[in-house]
Amino acid sequence: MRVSREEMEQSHTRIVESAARLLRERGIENTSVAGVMNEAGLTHGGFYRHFNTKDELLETAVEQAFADVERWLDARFEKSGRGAAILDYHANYISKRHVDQPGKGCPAAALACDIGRSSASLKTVFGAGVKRLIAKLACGMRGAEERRKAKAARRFAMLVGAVMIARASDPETADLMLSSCKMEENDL
Amino acid sequence: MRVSREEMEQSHTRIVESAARLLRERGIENTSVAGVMNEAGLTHGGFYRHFNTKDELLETAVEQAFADVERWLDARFEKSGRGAAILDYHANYISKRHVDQPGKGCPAAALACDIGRSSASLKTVFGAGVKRLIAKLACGMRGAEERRKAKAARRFAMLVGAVMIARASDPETADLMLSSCKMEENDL
DNA sequence: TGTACATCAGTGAACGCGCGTTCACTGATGTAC
DNA sequence: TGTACATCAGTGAACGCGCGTTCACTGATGTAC
Repeated sequence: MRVSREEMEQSHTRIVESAARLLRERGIENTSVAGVMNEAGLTHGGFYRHFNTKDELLETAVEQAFADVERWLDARFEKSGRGAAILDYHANYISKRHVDQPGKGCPAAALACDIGRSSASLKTVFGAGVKRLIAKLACGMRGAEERRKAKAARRFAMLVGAVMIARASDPETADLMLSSCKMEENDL
Repeated sequence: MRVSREEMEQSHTRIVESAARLLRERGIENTSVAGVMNEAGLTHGGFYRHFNTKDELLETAVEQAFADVERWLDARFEKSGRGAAILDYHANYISKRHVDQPGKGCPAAALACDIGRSSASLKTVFGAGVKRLIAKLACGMRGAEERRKAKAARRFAMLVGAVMIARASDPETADLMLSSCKMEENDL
C-alpha cells in the first residue's frame, strides 16, 4: 500500500544507511538488494521505487559513508582543534575497534578492493571522497600546500593498508600491523 | 579419460596458477571454479579430483602468490644487494604498471579486502605471507630488530594502501596517490 | 471541508542466470600376473 | 615383454540455491473538483 511522502523519505534514508553499513561489513558481492531491504524493514520488491539498479544504490551508499567520516572529522575539528582532531583520527583508525567494526568504519579500508573492480562512476565517487578526506587531513599539518597534501596522502595510505591487512590476517599478524602503525613513530 | 601422473601434476600447476592470477584480477567472489578450470584448459567437473572445495584452492593459490613475490625479492637480493632490491621493490610497487596489472601483482594489495571477509584458515595463510614479506623487507634496513620490523610494516601498509586506493579511484586521484607515495619522501 | 478518483510505495511470486558441487560415464594409465 | 583388468583424471549434464530484476496486485495517499 502507498505510504506518505515523509514515510518514503524515511524508507529511502534507511535503505541507504543499511546499504552503507552492510557494504562495509560484507563487501559489494555479498551485499544483496534483498538483504539491504530486509535490514531497512522492507521487502526486496520495493527497491526499484528508490533506485534504478543496485549500482545506483552503491554510489549513493559510498558517498554517504564518506560524508559520515567527514562530518565526524569536522565535529572534532571544531571541538578540539585541527592538530588534536588528526591525532584522534589516527588513534581511532589504528585500533582493534575499527578493525572489528568495518560497518561503522572507514569506507576506503572496507571497500577499496571491491571498488577497484567496479564501474568507473563508482571509482569517481570513491576517488572524490578520498580526495576530500586527504584535503581535510592535510589541513591539520604544517608546511607548504603540496608537501602537506602528499604527506596526508602517504599517511592515509598507511592507515588504510594497515587496517585492511589487519582484517585479512590472523590475530598475531594483525597485532603486529596495528602496533607498528600507531602514532609514536612517524617515519617510514 | 585418465591422464598420466605427470600430466595430472601439470594440470594441478595450471589450475593453481590460473587461480592465483584470476583471484587477484577479479577477487574471490568473481572467480568461479569453472572460470579457473577453463583458464587451465580443463572443464569444471574435473576440479574435484584436485581440490575438495573452492576454499582449499583459494588457500593454495594465495600461498602461491606470496611465494612468487618472495622468489622475486630473493632474486633481486642476490643480484643487486639488499638496499637496491628494496628500492626496486618500492619503485615497482608504486607504479602505474602494478596498479593496472593486479593479476601479476602483490596479493596483499589485490586480496586483503576479500580475505578480511573469509575463513580463519585463509587469514592464517595470508597473515603468514605478510609476515614473511615484512621480515624480508626489514632485512634491507638499518637499526634494531624491532624498529626495523615496525618500519617495514609501516612501509608495507603504505604501499598496499596506496595501490588499493589508486585502483579504486578515478585516474586523477590515482595519480595523486601514486606520486605522493613514491620513494623521494620517506616521512609520514 | 468533503468526495471521487488517479497515483504509486510497498508486497511477494516469478523470471533467467551463474554459482559450487555431484555424478554417471569414458577410456588411457598403471599394475598384477 | 605381453596381457588382462582395476583405477581414476577428465567430461558434461544435472542439482539446489541465491542473485538482480520484473510484474501484477494492494490500498493508503495525494489531488482535482
